[in-house]
Amino acid sequence: MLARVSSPTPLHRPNQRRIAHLDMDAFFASVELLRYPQLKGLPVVIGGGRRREADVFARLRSALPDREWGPDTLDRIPVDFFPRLADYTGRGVATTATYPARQFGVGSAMGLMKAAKLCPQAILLPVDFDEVRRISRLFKNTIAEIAPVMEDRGVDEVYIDFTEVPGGQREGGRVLARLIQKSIFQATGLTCSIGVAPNKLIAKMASEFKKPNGISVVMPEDVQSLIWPLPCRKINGVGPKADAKLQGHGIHTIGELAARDRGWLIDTFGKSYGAWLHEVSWGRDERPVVTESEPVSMSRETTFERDLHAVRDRVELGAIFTRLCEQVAADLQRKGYMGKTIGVKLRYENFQIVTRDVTIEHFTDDAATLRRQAGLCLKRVDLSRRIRLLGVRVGSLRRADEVTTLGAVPPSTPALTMDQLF
DNA sequence: TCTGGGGTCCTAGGACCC
DNA sequence: TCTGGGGTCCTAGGACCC
Repeated sequence: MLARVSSPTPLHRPNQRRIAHLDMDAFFASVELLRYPQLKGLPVVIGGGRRREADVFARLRSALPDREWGPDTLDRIPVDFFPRLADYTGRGVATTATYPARQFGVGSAMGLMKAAKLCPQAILLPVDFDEVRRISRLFKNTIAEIAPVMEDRGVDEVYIDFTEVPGGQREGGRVLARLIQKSIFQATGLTCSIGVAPNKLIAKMASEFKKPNGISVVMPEDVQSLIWPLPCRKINGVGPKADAKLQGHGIHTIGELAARDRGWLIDTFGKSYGAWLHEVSWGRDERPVVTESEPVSMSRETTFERDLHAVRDRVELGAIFTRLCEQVAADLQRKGYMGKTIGVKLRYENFQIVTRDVTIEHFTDDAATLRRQAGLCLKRVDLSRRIRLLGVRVGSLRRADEVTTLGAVPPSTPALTMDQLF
């Protein structure tokens, strides 16, 4: 005999969505401090571009006699041998500053000449990209072993979905965050800050609450008390322009933003951005943690040591242009992509940016083809003005193994000469 | 004291097709 | 003679992020 089925009683409550945002503390600088622990506690700034690498290396190399020099003796280089911000001349910006340097007001993206005014005695080191990438892989692998649903947001940042991870709900995620923080420290010797919240938006803000080496947990019921007092600029997606416009309307905090009528926001900021502002001000964000994504474009660009002129500096500019095309082609080939939209980017001395691009019939990853098409794009911009930056970009990417099944790349025609270009 | 390099996404107009 | 929409692709610029 069959019993009538009663309404099902769930054995488990569904897990609450718990999303973590993690970022490494002063990452580029911390990577250098692993090698040069004698700099701990001192103001250190990372930046200044690749051109300095050899110089800095030679200077540090001279600190120790040959027989004492080695990977294990770098911590014996006297602090006096390290280059100082005061000695820097050039157009670089700071990539990272250690916390002692931040005390002086030095921050990332700040021009180094300005930083030198604030803290001339700070030590200035170039970025070691290979080492940064190595440590980046190391900390991400460490996380992925514990919590596999992880989204890459750059060398020093990730989102992690705690929701279905065993133990991910305990103390709102704090227990798992502690485990990850400890594991990363064991694997790399570096600290990070973590925010755990109901979604990516809040998690990102929460990871900034306690820095360095902090953990912040925001529960759904705490969103308004913790988020509404913050300035709008703290929202990931509100930049300087939007913030200025908000301020112009007397909106300074996220709470003040939330108090505005949705329709008014849409009328003032546009259909898409206005509606989005309304949603985020109420702490709403349903974006998933995305574990895989395909690149949309690849590019290389360079700022010259001095502004160049298309006619007067034709040879130099041509060589740089060719090199950029070769670099993009090499990047495409190495990563296994081809593209069919090829473009150039120029920044004039007044900082105005112009771009030109063209879409060709076939996908390519060939340097000569890029050089030819980008060269045609260059002919469409004003080359009478002095140029500060030149860039080459390839978009509309497809994986190379998919392209080759669609059809072969046509044979390349001869490239234009420098004289034809400039 | 001017402000790097690598990206993503959005908007908006025009061409072109149905 | 005047007047359609929708959809997609292309191009240029701009905001924003790490």
